[in-house]
Amino acid sequence: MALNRAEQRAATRQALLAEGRRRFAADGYHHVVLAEVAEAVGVTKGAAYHHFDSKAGLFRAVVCEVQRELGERVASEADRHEDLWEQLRAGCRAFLAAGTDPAVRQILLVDAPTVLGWDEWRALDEESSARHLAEALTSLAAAGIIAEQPVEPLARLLSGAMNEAALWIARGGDAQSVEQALDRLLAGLRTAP
Amino acid sequence: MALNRAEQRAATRQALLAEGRRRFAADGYHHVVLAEVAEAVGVTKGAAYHHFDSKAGLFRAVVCEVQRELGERVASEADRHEDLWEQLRAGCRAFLAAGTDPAVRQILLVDAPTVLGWDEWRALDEESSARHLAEALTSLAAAGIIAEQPVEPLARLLSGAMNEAALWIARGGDAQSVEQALDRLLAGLRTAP
DNA sequence: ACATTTCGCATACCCTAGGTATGTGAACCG
DNA sequence: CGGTTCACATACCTAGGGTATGCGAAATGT
Repeated sequence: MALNRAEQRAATRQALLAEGRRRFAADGYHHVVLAEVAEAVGVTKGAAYHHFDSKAGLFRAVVCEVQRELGERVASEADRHEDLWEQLRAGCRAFLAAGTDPAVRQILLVDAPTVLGWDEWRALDEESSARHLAEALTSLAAAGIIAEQPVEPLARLLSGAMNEAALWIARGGDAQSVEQALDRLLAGLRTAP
Repeated sequence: MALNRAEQRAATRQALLAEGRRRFAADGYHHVVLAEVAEAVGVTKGAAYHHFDSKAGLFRAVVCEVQRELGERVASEADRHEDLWEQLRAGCRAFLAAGTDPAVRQILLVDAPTVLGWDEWRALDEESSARHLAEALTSLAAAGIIAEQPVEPLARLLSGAMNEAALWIARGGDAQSVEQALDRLLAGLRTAP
């Protein structure tokens, strides 16, 4: 298989991303040394800096990838339901389940806010999973299933709740009881039938 | 004012803590250089290592201090009310208000989880503010004001929600609307009267 | 087809900053 | 007043992120 330059470039970049992701997930950002990531892929540190402007740059790329996957997973789980309310619940459960994935846990929930800065992290979050949540809440409010209200603060609250809960589950907390507690919280938002 | 050795030691330690706190809050953990903290206090890096085993050690001490203060602030606000329900609401509002303090924001909410590791951070959190929340919920459940249920998962959810909300407010989100959204969430937990 | 340019990556180097090992002088203690 | 402790300074080590430059093969133009 003769690779032309574009293919070669893409292959190296992908390999660095994959290896970086593995290590960031397993060891945490600060314990990862860039030269070792490169070496494991069969290139040198120079190659890494040819593809990413810094260690944080590689991390950022990994974060985007993981975010995107997470958003898709959540959306696809939600879309398996017709009912708006069940869509919300399914999305939330999918998010919590995703928290057990070490890549999501360590990379997205623990390291990303510090490494990228909270502002940038939030912007990325907004593009993927957080936006879905806000949209779901908007639909529910429009349909009269929950009270009409500003959606953004509520979305932030729920997003934070689930981030924390996902970490708690990943660390050994009982997923069942979290889902139940979350269901109660959400149920409390419903307008009386 | 002639200081004896114990007093001198305490004074230096306090000065390092105070200066560290200022810088950690303003610049974030990674941008703070230990030697500069020491220099600003009028000692050298060696002194810092005489008092703390590492940069993370100084940070840990700062985190404990800030945590303790936060816990006290929340508890004292809550204790100004007789009604259990109002205690919960007051505590939550006090927590959200505290999030505007850069020390709380950057040190506790952004950096602490990564620097100390999520496990240790959670343990510290447990000792201070999180414990108060769990106790409040237990009391409310016992009094029949909210449904009888496992308290820990609910406490984690609410804690996460408020952490995130505090950050959001600190970054410019509207505090009023967050408080309203939180009130709705909490109100949904009440048993029908 | 051959000269020229591009570019993906390697090599070699710099420098910051966390951490350590050891020295020193003043406070303490018998 | 001699010895000990201890708070801190000085000097040094080292890892690792970042940079400057070189090289050889693929791409490109004539």
